[in-house]
Amino acid sequence: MKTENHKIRIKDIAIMAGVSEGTVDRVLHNRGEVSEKSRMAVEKVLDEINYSPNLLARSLASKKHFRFAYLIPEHQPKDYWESVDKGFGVAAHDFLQQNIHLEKHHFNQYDVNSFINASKEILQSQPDAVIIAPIFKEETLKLTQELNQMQVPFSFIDSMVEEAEFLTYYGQNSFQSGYIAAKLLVLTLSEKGKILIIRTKRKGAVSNQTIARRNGFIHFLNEKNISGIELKDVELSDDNESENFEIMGNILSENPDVKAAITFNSKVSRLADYFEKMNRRDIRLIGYDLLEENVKWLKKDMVAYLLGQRPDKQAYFTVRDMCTKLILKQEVKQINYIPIDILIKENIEDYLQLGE
Amino acid sequence: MKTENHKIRIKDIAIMAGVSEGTVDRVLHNRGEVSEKSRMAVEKVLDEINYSPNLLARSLASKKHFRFAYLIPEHQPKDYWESVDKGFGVAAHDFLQQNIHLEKHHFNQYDVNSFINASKEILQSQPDAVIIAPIFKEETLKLTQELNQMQVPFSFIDSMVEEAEFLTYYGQNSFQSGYIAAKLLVLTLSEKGKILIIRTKRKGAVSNQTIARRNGFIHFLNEKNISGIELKDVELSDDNESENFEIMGNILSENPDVKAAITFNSKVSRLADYFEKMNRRDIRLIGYDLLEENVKWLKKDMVAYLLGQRPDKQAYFTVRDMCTKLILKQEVKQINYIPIDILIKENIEDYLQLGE
DNA sequence: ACAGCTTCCGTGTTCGCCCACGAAGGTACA
DNA sequence: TGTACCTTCGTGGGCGAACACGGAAGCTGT
Repeated sequence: MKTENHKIRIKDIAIMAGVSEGTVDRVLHNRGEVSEKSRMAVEKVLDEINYSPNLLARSLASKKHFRFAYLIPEHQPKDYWESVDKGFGVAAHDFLQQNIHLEKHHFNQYDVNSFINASKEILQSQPDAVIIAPIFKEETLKLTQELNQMQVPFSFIDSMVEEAEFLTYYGQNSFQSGYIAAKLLVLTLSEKGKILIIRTKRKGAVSNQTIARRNGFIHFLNEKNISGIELKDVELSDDNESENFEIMGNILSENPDVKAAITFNSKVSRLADYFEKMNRRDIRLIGYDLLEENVKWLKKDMVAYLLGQRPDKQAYFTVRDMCTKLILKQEVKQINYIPIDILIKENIEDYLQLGE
Repeated sequence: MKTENHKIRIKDIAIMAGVSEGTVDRVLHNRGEVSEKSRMAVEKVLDEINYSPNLLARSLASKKHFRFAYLIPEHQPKDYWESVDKGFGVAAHDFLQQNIHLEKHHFNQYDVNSFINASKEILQSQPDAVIIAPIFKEETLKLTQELNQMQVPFSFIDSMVEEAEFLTYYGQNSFQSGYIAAKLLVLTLSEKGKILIIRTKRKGAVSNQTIARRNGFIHFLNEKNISGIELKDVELSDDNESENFEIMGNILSENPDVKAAITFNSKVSRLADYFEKMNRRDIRLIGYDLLEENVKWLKKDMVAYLLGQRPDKQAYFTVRDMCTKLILKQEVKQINYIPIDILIKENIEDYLQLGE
């Protein structure tokens, strides 16, 4: 199919343009010291043929090292941010050969000051690019302004701050996933009844993601004008398990018509645990994020659906796009949503297997 | 975090072991001509450190060209096999720099002889590896026997022939996806009624995939002992649209309690078309494969669910694994199922966007 | 003792690209 | 005319790995 016998090298271009390899190189990277005449000659050849450099040779020869800093919340052993970090780990490994080094910075997501401190660290370390999980909006803006001044490009993951001129954003379409949750839940409820919406009291502010999910959920119900379904909010504490258990017990005895429950954070495993102990397998549960604990309950059929959005991919793709922009100088798509994966007991296994 | 200041090169190993680079190279590729003594010395160093070769340098230097042949059914513009072929296309592009060349061979899936001919072509071309869609079992076995004799490794995609010693298999878990289809359908049917199972008369044999899907579907219903749901088989012709339309019309008027319909091949768009014309949006439709036409109906809410298993990934991963086995000499997993993606109107968009 | 062989191993070249160095040629001014 | 300096551009030495080549030992037989 292909007519090219061999790939065109810099050397070939040099011969065609009647100059030396060095000159072609200078034109390609337009770093001057080339006369108008020979620049034209080289560019003419480049226009005619379709040169694409051998990336292997390039990054082998290039002494240039890129340092990308990334800033995410510090995480407990099995939570959401660990998956994100894992994605960075994979990217670090994959792009190591291309002279990319990732430097991790983290902060406490309940403490603005830790974010500010981490920002300072990053600015001091003078990275070539930065990837930010902008949990704190104002402080993120301060950071990005400094980065702009230093001409350091940056990307967002998880959520975005629209006012800043970011390179890319990868994240969840949280509203949409709430909408889907509602659809799945309503479609599969055979009888009318109550749906519990579980919230967790947290130390810090309520997360944007869970609010958006909740909005999407409510939006579906309003839009479709679903009748006969009543929502009931329940607030649990973050740590007091026995108290929570008691609260849930009371709720269920006061509301015998509870048919389902949803939690917009990633703690659905907790509900599954309570309901199993209470022997209430009839309550349909839907939750978010593929934490090990959640998957366990999905496999046990205590959780009907899990919605996931491969958080590791956010990280990986962001790093990848940073490379294509900085190294290949190609354009990348600015706003990207990771697809919402619908997981049930029957497809979770293969999903987890194919880790890539 | 990392202690290694610089990556270890062959040169470093040579110095540590007190031999020359050439000797290290010979040990690494164990192609002999090394004395026991210096082999031991090198291997001792290799044990202590953790050497991983610079893949860039390797494939840059390597003059070895690999030719992989792949054998799949010839395809019409928008059908299932086109996606598979696209996966090969992407792989061809990605691995070109590693001196991998993909050579396509195809056959008519309704004509055994074309398969036999293509097999001969492949054997003549003496490829370094072969990837086969084993539509015809017996003939595949003949081909693989020859390949075994020639010491040419091979992999299967789409389906597998267990008797052959294949390197990898990537495919769908068709039974499971039928099972899932049943679950989704039954869960979301509020009333009892009939489910139509649509089959298409084809020239050749019935495809293994559709049979397995059907079995999975039936299995769910039996296992869960679902009552009040009745199945009704319908057979349509492959090409006669007007006749099909008439048949469906009759079926629907004879069976007023039809609540849903499923087709185990990828032609659900046809049903959607009929039902829309008949103004029967109430019938819940579920189908397979993300063909453009199917996606269109999903977005229009005429199809409730599409089950997909990224066929392009089968191709891509197979090529990738072939490389890791042949070039990196690392082990690969033999049997791999692409996860079953559950697509609905609300998550299809992001899913298609993130093509990779 | 020497040709002829095998076994073992170091050296040098290559892949395509990057970049430092310095040479060649031109201009300006003492 | 010489020197100082600038622009322009060719050359060569890397990057890390693969592999061909041929040299140095060691062994055999005559």
